[in-house]
Amino acid sequence: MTLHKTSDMISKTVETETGKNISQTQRATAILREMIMNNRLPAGSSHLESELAEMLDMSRTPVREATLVLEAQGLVEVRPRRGIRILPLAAQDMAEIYQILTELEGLAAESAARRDLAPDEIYAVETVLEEMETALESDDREAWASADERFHDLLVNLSGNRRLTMAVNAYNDQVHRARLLTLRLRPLPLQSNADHREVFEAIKEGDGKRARRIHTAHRTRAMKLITELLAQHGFHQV
Amino acid sequence: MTLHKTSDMISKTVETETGKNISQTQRATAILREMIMNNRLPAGSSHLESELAEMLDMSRTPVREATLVLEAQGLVEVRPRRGIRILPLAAQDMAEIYQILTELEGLAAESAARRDLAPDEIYAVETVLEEMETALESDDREAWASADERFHDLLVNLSGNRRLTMAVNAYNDQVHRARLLTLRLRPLPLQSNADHREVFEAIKEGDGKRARRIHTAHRTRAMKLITELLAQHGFHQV
DNA sequence: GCATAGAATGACGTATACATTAAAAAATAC
DNA sequence: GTATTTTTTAATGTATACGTCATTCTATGC
Repeated sequence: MTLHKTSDMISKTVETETGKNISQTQRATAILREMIMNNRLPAGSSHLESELAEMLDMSRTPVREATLVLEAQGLVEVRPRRGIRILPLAAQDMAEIYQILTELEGLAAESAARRDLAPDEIYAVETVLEEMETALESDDREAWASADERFHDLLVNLSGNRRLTMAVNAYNDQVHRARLLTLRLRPLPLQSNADHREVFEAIKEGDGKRARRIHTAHRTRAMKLITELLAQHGFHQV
Repeated sequence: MTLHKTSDMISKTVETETGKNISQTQRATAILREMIMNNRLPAGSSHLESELAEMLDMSRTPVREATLVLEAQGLVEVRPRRGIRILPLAAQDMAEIYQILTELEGLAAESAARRDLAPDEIYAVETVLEEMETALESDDREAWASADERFHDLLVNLSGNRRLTMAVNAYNDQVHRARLLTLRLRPLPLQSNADHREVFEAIKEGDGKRARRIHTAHRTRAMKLITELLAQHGFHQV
């Protein structure tokens, strides 16, 4: 009896831990964010609360809550009676976000260099760097982009500044669409890999200033490239 | 009959002095933020949705929405069934936020220097600088603090980067309590005024690097002062 | 035709109802 | 007395109801 109940409880606990207990609001937030970032909800489009609610098969309440969160994250704009608008990124927006990102990731690189990195942290970054190189060799741009994102994510994590990590992630989410779009348009990012290696070397050596300098240059170059590509290909908004 | 009751309830609809009708959600957000920043809702305290709803004389719905916004802004933490917790700032939090603020305001100063400032922008900053000096002469710390906030606000606005402005404002809101607290503990901020003048001079001259350098030094000094004061006076959390 | 007023529509903001479920309390076993 | 189970409580998450009001449509006057 007791055994039976105990095992019941355990299975229940496991279920809870696996995260089945997610609220509709959280589900709505996650799904909508995903759809925005992958352009399944196109930039510039507007959607009524009731549309989204029907699509997600829930009532308006959790949808409303989700849109508030996404609005705070800069992904949508809530315009009463005109729908929830997926914010498009114009050149100006890209410039604003990249300036901030460059700055914050520069700080992250410098902070990371000031810390003593744990072996597993170093290993994680090395692994991603290798993945990026492998991906480049086999001309697999999707894999490269995925590894690139993980590199930048690891980097800000190394800063040890939780708020910095969250802020950088939020801004990266905002420019995700633009990166996706230019992935096929740009030349193979050979320079990027070299930059990443160099930044990481500087971090391991504890040379914060150098890590920051290289990273800033890296990001600045990437921004220029992306904005030029978007302009060349007539994407005045993404 | 029902109509009568209904119209009574409707008359509760809020109007601001400007005569503009704002939503209950906006009202809740504004009032709660105000109360958090002024310590009328003390850091570390927890409050149930229903408490806040009763206090604000509205239903739980707009309160819930407000707390989501405030959570996204980093002012509270929503812990289901344990209440909405006003986030306290520990030394570590202050360090994280000030690092980010220093960085972002440094970027703002540099960006501002790169722009051509309009006469009214210059005038506005000059006015605030004078206010700060006047306040110092008459030892009016509250007035000084208020002008100081306006100076930093104007500064990021001069950057021309809207997102940067919003981000800096959000972080400043988070450390507002700590600044208030140390206002009476710290020596008269003579150096601050000199720093401000110097930063602004560099901006007017279009010397971005110098503006950034001075501003960064200014913020770094301020952070050190505040954290030391808090530690000295036994505030391990604010 | 054009402009304006009035009516119709329907999206939103808010209150409320209610099921769920975590936390607290009580009861039971050890 | 402590640990475990059961019961109770009540805070939350979500759906729903509904009044309001921005927007759209229609009708009327010119």
